[in-house]
Amino acid sequence: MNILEKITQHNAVFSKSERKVAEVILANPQTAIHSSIATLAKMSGVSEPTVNRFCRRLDTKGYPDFKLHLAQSLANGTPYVNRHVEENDGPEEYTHKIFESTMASLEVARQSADIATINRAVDLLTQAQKISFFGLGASASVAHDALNKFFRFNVPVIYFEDIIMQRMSCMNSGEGDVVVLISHTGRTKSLVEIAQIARGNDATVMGITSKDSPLAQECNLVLSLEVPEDTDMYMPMASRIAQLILIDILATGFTLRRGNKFRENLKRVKDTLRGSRFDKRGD
Amino acid sequence: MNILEKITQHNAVFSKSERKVAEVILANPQTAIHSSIATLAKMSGVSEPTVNRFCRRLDTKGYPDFKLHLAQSLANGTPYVNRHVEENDGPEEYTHKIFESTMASLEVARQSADIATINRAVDLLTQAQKISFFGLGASASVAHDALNKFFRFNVPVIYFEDIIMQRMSCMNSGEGDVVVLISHTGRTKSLVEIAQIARGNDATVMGITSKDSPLAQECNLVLSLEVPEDTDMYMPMASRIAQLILIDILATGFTLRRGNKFRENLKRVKDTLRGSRFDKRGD
DNA sequence: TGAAAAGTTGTAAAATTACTACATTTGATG
DNA sequence: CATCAAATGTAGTAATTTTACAACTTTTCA
Repeated sequence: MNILEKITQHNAVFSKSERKVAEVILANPQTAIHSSIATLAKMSGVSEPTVNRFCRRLDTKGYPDFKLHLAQSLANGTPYVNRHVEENDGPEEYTHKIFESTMASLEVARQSADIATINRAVDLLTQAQKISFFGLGASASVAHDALNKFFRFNVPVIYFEDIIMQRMSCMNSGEGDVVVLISHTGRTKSLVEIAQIARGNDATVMGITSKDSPLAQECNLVLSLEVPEDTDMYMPMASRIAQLILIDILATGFTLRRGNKFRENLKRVKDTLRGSRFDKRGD
Repeated sequence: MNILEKITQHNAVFSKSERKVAEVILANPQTAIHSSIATLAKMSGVSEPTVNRFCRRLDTKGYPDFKLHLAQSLANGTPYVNRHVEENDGPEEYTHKIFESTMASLEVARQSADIATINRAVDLLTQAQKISFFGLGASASVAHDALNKFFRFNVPVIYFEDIIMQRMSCMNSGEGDVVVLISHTGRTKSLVEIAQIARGNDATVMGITSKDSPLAQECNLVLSLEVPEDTDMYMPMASRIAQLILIDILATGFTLRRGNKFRENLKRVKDTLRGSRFDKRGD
C-alpha cells in the first residue's frame, strides 16, 4: 500500500531509466511531491514520458495521482522504507538505513500481529506450571531475553542453550508446562524434534516462528510475525527485534493478567537490584 | 498544520461560495483529492477560480498543492507516540501500545545517534585482535546477540554471563583487545569494575550505555542512545531494542569495512547451517 | 435612498502541466 | 550482423490550472 515501500521492492522490475527516477524520488521524496513532471524528469536525467511510465508501473493513474500517493506515504507516520545497505555506504547511510528498515519491518509486524493468538498465548502462559524458552543461534538470545523477563515473575522458568539440556528438559515436561520455541525460519531440525518430544509428554508447545514451517506444524499455538527479513547481510536483524517485542507483549500481558498486587512484586524484584548498583533505576 | 482542521476553523473567514467548496470537501474528502478543479467546482456549484481562491486562502500554492496537503491530512495515521500501557488495557491495546512506544523510542534513538562515534567504534572493532561482549541482566541477552553476530566474522569473540569469568577474561586482556560493556543505566558495579580492570591492561573499553554514567566515565568510547525508557513495567524494553540495533549497525559497519570478499565468507558460514535445517534460508 | 467603494464571483483566454503517438535508439538473440 | 523486442525520447496534443478582467453584489455613508 505504501508507495515508497513499493518503489524499493519493485526495484528489479524497473527499467534502467525508471530506476533513475526511483533513486531521485527516494533520495528526496519531499522535493518530488513539489515538482512538476518536467522538473522531476530533468532531475533524474530522463524524459517526461519515462517519469509517466514509472508512475503507471506503480499502479497509479499518472503523475499527479502518483504524487498524491507519495504525499500520503510521507504523511503516513511511516517514512520508514526497507532500503538495503549497499557496499559503499558510509556510516551515516548505513546507520540510518538500518534504523529505518528495522522500523519498516516493525510496522509490518505490527499490522500483521494476531491479537487473538497473542491473547491465547498469554492465557496459556499465566496458567503454566513451568515455562521453558528455547532457541538456537540468533534466536538463543531472544530466548535468553525471555528468561530474563519471565524470571522476574516468580514463575519457574527454564532456559538452555545446549540442545542436549533442552532435550532432557522437554523429556521431563508434562501437562501444564509450556515450552516456547523460537526460530525465525522454523526449520531447525533439533528444535522440531524438541517440539515433538514436548508434545508427546502433553506439554503445551508454543512457537515463535514463521507459519507453515515444519516447527509451526508441531506446535499447539503459533505466534507468527510477517517480517520481511533483510537477507543481504546474511544475518538476522529485523526478525529478531520483532521476536523481542513479542516477548515484551507476552510479558506485559502476563503482568496485566496477574493484576495489581503482582506488579508490586515486580517492583520488589527490581528494588533488590539496588545493592549491585551505584544509584537507582533499572537495567 | 492539518488542512482539514484548518478548513473547519477558518470557516468564518470564507466567503459564501468558498464555504460551499469547504462543505463539499468536508463531506467527502476522499472524492475531493481525486477530482480536478473543474469537477470540484461543479460539485460545489461555483466557478473554477473560486475553488482556486479557496485553496490560496488556506495558504497553499494553488489547487494541486492543496490536494497534496489534503491527501496528507487524510493519510495522517497516528504517528508513533509513547503511550503507556494501562491496567485495564486489553490485548489489542497493549499490543499496539508496545509496538508504537517501541517505535517512538527508536525514532528518538535514530535521531540522537552519533555517527562519528559509531564510525570510530567500527574502526576500533575492525582493528581488534579479540572482542569481548559483557552485560548483565537484560543486557546479557544483548551481549549474547552480539556474540552471535560477530562470531560469524571469524574474529576471536568472547562472551560470558558469569561475572567471575568476565573478570578473569578482562584480567587477561591487553592492548589491541576491545571490551564492549553493555548496560542501559551504566550503574552496575561489577561492570564498572570490569571496565577499570580492562583499561588497566590497556585494552580498549567501549560502553553501550547512557552517557555521564559511572560506566561511561571508565570507557574509552561511549555509544549512548537517548532512549526514553518505559519504567512503568519495571522491565527494560525499548532500551534493549535500541542496543540491539546498535549491534546491527556495528556489525554492518564491520562487514562493509572488511569488503566484498569478506561477505562471501559470511555466506559460507550461513550455508554451513543448512545441514541442521529442513530447507534453506537463515535463522 | 442612492452612489461610490469594496468585495465577490464568473467568463474567457493564457500558461502550465501532463499525456499520447510515433520515431529512434538500445540491446538481446539467432 | 541481421532481426526483433524492449526501452527511451521527441514533438505535438490534450488536460488542467491560473490569470486578467468584467459583471455583479454588498456595504457604507452622505
